[in-house]
Order: sequence, then structure tokens, then C-alpha cells
Amino acid sequence: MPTEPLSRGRIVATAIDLIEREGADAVSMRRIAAELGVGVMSLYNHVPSKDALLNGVAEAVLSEIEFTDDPDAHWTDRVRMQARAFRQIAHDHPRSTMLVVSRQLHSAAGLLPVERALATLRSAGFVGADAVRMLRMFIAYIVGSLLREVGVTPSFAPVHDRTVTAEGVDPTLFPEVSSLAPLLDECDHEAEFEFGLELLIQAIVAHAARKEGTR
Amino acid sequence: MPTEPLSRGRIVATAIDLIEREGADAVSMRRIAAELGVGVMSLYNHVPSKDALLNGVAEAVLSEIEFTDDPDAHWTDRVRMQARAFRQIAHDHPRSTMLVVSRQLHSAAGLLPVERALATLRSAGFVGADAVRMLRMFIAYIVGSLLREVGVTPSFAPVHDRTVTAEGVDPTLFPEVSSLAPLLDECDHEAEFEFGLELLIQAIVAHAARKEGTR
DNA sequence: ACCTGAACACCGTTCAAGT
DNA sequence: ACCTGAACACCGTTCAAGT
Repeated sequence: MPTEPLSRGRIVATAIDLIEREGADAVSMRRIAAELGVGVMSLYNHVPSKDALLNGVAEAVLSEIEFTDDPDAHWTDRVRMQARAFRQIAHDHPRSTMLVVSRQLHSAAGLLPVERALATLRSAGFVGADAVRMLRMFIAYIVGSLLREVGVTPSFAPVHDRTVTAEGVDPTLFPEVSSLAPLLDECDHEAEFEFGLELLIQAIVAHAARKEGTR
Repeated sequence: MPTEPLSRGRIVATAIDLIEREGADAVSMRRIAAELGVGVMSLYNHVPSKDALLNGVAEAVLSEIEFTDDPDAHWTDRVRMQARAFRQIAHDHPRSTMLVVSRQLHSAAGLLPVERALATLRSAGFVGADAVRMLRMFIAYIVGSLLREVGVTPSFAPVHDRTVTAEGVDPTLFPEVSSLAPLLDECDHEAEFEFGLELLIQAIVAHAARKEGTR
């Protein structure tokens, strides 16, 4: 069977596959080329550099988000849906998530979620600097949540170390951490995400009401 | 003059210096050794691997945080102070920040901020799973904020691209992003951080009051 | 105990040569 | 236009040899 022609898309897809299978550290131009059965240098006919390839990976993952926006729904529901759609990345591409949130994207793939969020915030009455502030707060929370979910941000599970022994954390040095160890150890990512999301939305509703009151 | 003896501390300090001067990509065992005027392999007498060295960097940066906690202050003020102390990392070690938030630390350096935060939350009446939830929400927001501040998370500044031209974003494709471009372009990191922090604290106060009311 | 150079198995990318 | 191997300047780490 004749192999499909090499293309940027095939290269990016192979990279994503490799990252999800073996982690971001496993990605190398040589490795991807081997995976595709071509010489390393063939890749450079379709991608200018490894850096550009990784941007392509981030864009591809971002493009896969399914934003099913209902313009008739209440704005709080639309925000909820968008936040959840974004969180889906951590589920669909856990080991690529870090790449997605850590790369500055200026293409359509990166701008579309922002465009949607700003439109939703406008429908809620937030315009200009207010809308941008709200957006940034949501992004910060979502990005931080995703990083915890994919395991790059501390979750404080006890491991074998000087301070963290097999029996757990030293209770005289860290009484709180020690007593809450079982709770810190486990994490229902969806529940935690939803909790913060609700709190944030409630806070924004209250904030808007406050401004309305002082007008 | 006789050179100081090589030590884990000196190696870590050199690594931090190098990261802040030239970025995380510039860090290599060979480069650090050269900086210290020793052979590469000498490093391995004090540090088991590059990975361990980077953990050392994260711990050292984290240890430099100045937590000036006042147990008599109102818990909201204590939370504010702790959040700001953490944000100080982005100011003191911008190019090491990613390393700090992306490494799972189980040593005293990583546990201390958690211990303090949990103690403060307890004084506010949050115990058990509630305290852990609050803590996680704050961490998510702070981590996300720091990543934006050090420039790894999208800030959506217009650059030259297919969708983002020199004149700005295509207004027909991205009307919101386009009209808010000047606001998206600039960011007062302190103001943005404080805004979200206040909103979060207000949300928690309201949340607690709501629970109190239904008791 | 600490240092070290040589060596091994890798990297990304340039270049000149092929078709 | 697309592919490629050789080459260059790098990596982290193992190992055996030194003091």
C-alpha cells in the first residue's frame, strides 16, 4: 500500500499521538520521523522548526474543543459551558495540556475561544475593561485547574522523602497538612472544578449587582 | 583566590542565575559546569540528575518567599498577604516561575505554604474538605495568574500572522477581540491579580454566610 | 570523598546532493 | 517541490581512572 504523502497535518497528528503515549519529553524530530517512516529532514519540508511544530500541536488540540454555544441560554450557563469545553482538553489530551496552556497562540485556534467568551460577557453586560478583567480571571482559574488536573501543579500526595515519610507528613512540623493528608491525597477533579467555577460565577453576579446598585 | 568548594547550594544558585539571565532552555549540566569552572561530571557528586537539580531550583525559589503572617489579623487579610507573597515569585524570579508551579514538590519548601494556608482557612472556620476545596481554588487562580504574568499563558497581543495582521485582528472574524485589542494588549498584572483575588475572597465570604444561614 | 575525561546514545538544524 | 544522508554543535549520563 502506498503511504500517504507527508504533510504538516500528519506530522502534527503523529506528534500529538506520541505525546499522549509517552509524554512531552519523548517528542523529538528524529522520533517523529521514525514514527512516520521518513528521514528526519523530510519533516522540515512541512514544518520550519520543532518550536513551530509544538505550536501546531497546541493549535490542533485547541481546535478540537467542541464549543456548543447556545446564544439563547442565560449568560451564566454559557460561561459554564465554555469553561467545561475548555476543561475537556485535560480529559482528551492530558499530556498535551501543558503545551496548550503554555504557548502563546495568535492564530484563529487561539483567538476563537477568547472571541466567544468576550461575546458572552458582553451579552451579560460586561464591556470594555470589565469584560477583559472577567475573561482574564476565568482563564487564570481554568488554566490553573487544568494544570492541577494533569498533575503538574502540586496536589501534595505523600511520597517518600525526608519530610514526607511512608507514614505520612511529619505532624509536628505540618499539623494541618498531616491531618488533612487523606483529603489532599485524593481529588475529584470535576467536582473541584465545578466548585470554583460556581463560586466565580456567583462572585461575578454579585459584583455586577453591586455596581448596578451604586449607579 | 581559592574557589569555594562545589556544593549543591552553589550549583542550584548558578542554575537559577542562568535561568533568569538566559531562560530555562539555556540550562544544561554542561553549561552550569562551565559557569562554575568545573567539569560536567563534578556536578553529579552533589546532584543525582538534572531533574533533581531543577527540583532544587523550584524549592530554592519557593523558599525565598517571605510569608509575614500576622495571626491576629483578619483571615481575609491573611489570605491576601499569602497570595501576594506567592505572586512575588513572578517578580523575583520570572523565568523560574514556570519551573516552580510545574514541579511536584513534596519537601518542606513545598509544604510550608500549604500548611500556612490551611491554618489560615481553619481560623476562618473552614475545616476538612471545605478547607481543601478553598485552598485548591486559590492555588488554581494564583498559578494561572502567575503564568499569565510571566508570559506563558495567552495575553493575545496582536502579532504578524495570517489571522492577526499588522493592522490588528480581522474585525469580521473576531469582532470582540478586534474591538478590545488595545485592552487585551496591555495588562496591569498587579491590578488584575488583585481584582480576581478580591472577587475570590468576597465569594468565599458569601459562600460561608450562605452555609451559615442554612444551618 | 571528590573530581575528571572519554565515551555512548541521543538532540535540532544546516547544507549539499539527489529526484 | 520534495526527500535525504552526512555533518555540526550540542545534550544527559555511565564508567573507569585518578587524587
